[in-house]
Amino acid sequence: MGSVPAELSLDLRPTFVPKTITDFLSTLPNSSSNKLSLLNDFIARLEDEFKKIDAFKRELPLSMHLLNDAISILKEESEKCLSHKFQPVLEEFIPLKKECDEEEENNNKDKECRDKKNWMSSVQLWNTTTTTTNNVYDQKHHKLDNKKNEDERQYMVEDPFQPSSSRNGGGRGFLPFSSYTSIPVTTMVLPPTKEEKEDTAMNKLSLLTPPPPVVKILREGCSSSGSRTNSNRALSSSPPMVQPSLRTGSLQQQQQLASRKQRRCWSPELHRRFVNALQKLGGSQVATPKQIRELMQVDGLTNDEVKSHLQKYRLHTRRVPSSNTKQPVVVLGGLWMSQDQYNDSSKGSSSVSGSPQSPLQLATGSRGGTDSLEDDEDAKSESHSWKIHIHNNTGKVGV
DNA sequence: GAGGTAATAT
DNA sequence: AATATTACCT
Repeated sequence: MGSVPAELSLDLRPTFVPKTITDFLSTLPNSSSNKLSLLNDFIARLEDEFKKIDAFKRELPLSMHLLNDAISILKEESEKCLSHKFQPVLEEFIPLKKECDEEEENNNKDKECRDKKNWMSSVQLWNTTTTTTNNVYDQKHHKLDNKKNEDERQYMVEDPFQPSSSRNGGGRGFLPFSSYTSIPVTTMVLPPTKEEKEDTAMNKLSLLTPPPPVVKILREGCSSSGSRTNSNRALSSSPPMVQPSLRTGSLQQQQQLASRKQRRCWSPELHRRFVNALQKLGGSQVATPKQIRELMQVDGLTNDEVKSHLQKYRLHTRRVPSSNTKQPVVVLGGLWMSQDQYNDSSKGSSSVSGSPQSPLQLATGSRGGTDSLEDDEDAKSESHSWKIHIHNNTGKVGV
């Protein structure tokens, strides 16, 4: 993966033809008929490509540009040929099998052409921003490797369940995925069975820690930024003059990028672990952030983050039981509902040692009505009540 | 340093 | 409005 050659720079003026295209043109035979068909073939391919990318023009503006430019250049050339031959433009789109046009292409096109068939994979393009991030991260955290990947896949799968959290931030739809890993989005469907049967197998959860500010154009999303505190602090000390030429980044963004930590996104899975740990430790009132964090075994998770989450958790659990006037729990919103799934689907077993609780009873629930809440027993109800309970007789949430 | 809580930012 | 981060205190 060489660095992008200057030829690929985005100067798209007609005077500036990407070298590869130039090459392509120069390698064309002089016999005009042959040349024309080659040209047209190429153009057809490019246009084909163009159509496909069009769906993603918002994400791939530059690719669109490049492609567009290439097309016009080639068309120009083609017309020249035509005028020489005095032929009607009939063969504009004759599809010819061509052996190795793409090879001469510039990298960008090359990639796109190759993906013609399963062009969806080009979707990964929008990952590129974070890919770098991941690479950097990879170097740093190579330890967990396989296990980690598993877990990260988990994240990808679970993220969709947490739409509300990213909603304000700027849920760009696919952005969240990109932040996790470069694994193709197609991995989305994965068998819950493994997780279901064994928690211990994949006990170590890891969070990506992408510190480099330059790459973080997409700052919101659910990018799990583990960021050990120090690494982040280190960041803050570094001057904010990162790539001044980055046009997208409003100065504000870059500033905050440098100064403020990325928001930890508590994915359902993460929260599940949290609650799990909480229960093992005897409830939210007695568990300490450090304990919880250690129990959670989530790589990159900081004490502060746990502390913060715990604070919120306590707040919620305090609020919920007291108000049984109305539907107390549901108010707390869609964010936590997904936990339900994890509790019952993934493992009723590991959650609470002895007492399997049916979500249903809690749903209608409402305990005694007093504000009293005990740690040990309540811990369980806490975990249930915190997230909302939709009155589904099936006990499952549809999402 | 760790925990708890309030203030603040997103 | 909710959630996460940071600050401040013990």
